[in-house]
Amino acid sequence: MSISSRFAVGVHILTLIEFNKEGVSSSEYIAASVNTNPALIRKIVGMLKKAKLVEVHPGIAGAKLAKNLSEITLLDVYKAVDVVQDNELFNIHENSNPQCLVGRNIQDAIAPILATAQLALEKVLSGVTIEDIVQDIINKEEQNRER
Amino acid sequence: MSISSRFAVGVHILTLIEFNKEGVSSSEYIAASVNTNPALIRKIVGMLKKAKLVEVHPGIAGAKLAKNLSEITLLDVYKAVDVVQDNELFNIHENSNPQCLVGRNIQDAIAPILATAQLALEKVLSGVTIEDIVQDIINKEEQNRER
DNA sequence: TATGGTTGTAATTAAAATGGTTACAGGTAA
DNA sequence: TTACCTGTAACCATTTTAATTACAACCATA
Ligand code: FES
Ligand code: FES
Repeated sequence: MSISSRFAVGVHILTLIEFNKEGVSSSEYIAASVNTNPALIRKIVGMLKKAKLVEVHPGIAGAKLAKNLSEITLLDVYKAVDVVQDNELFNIHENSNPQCLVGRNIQDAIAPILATAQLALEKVLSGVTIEDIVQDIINKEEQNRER
Repeated sequence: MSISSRFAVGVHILTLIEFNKEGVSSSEYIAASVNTNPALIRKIVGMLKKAKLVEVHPGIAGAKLAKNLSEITLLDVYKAVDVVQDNELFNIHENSNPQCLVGRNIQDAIAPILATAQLALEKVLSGVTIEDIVQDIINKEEQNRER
């Protein structure tokens, strides 16, 4: 399996809010851009809000970034949108037979390794900020314009 | 989402074959141990076979390791059992709006980052072999016996 | 205060992935 | 021949996921 697209959409949303910082980023506006349903956007924005990455208020249109661009890492988003619950990226086979030497120990044997692997992944995400993404998009757009 | 339990079961199977190397590791035997269905085991063993990690032959009972214990890494298993197809651990939001500055660039902006993250995860897995797991289980079992 | 527009959220539906199961063809060995 | 095994395809049940609908709560303003 693969990691929920909520993560990509989350990054997406934050980046869009930045580019549209002079305007009003309502759920409808964002939805049109992301090409999906406003309610879905509100759901994800709600998660970002709970993680204190954006500010939104009931009844008032528009979401704003709650932190500086350079202070929001992809790991923040990753955790905010709950791609993995209970921090368990890997599924461990649950019902192994306790009668069996391997069965009763395999879980404890691989768990720390998987945790380490997961941590390595998260560390990479923590090294990239939304600012990097924004800058990257600006660069890409310029390159396209030159052609 | 989280990574298929096939990965854990794969490690499971290889480890069990090692511990049972004097005996015959038929799909039924393994299934009883892993606590699941023989057909499911055959399916996963088939994947391990395709990756040249085990040797099995139609009609002949039992699977054997095709390589030395220390030459089988968890990454080998990870790839063998196809936890991620097309090497895409992350889902990128597909339908973003090309009319939008962010939409038409976001994908290319985050893809390399995600690839890097994925690579970091895989690197950890490549540093652990089945031999490590086997040894770990022996140690754990001894510790339990001491109590 | 009435109105129009917005967020927040619960409930529902639809689609996809996963794990598990059954069934059987084809192979091996005694 | 017989008994047993692997390899697969087909199928089903369950769970997840995304998407959608619907509506209550809220705010700003005329
Ligand atoms: S229960 Fe997994 S090998 Fe015994
Ligand atoms: S922000 Fe994703 S399509 Fe514009």
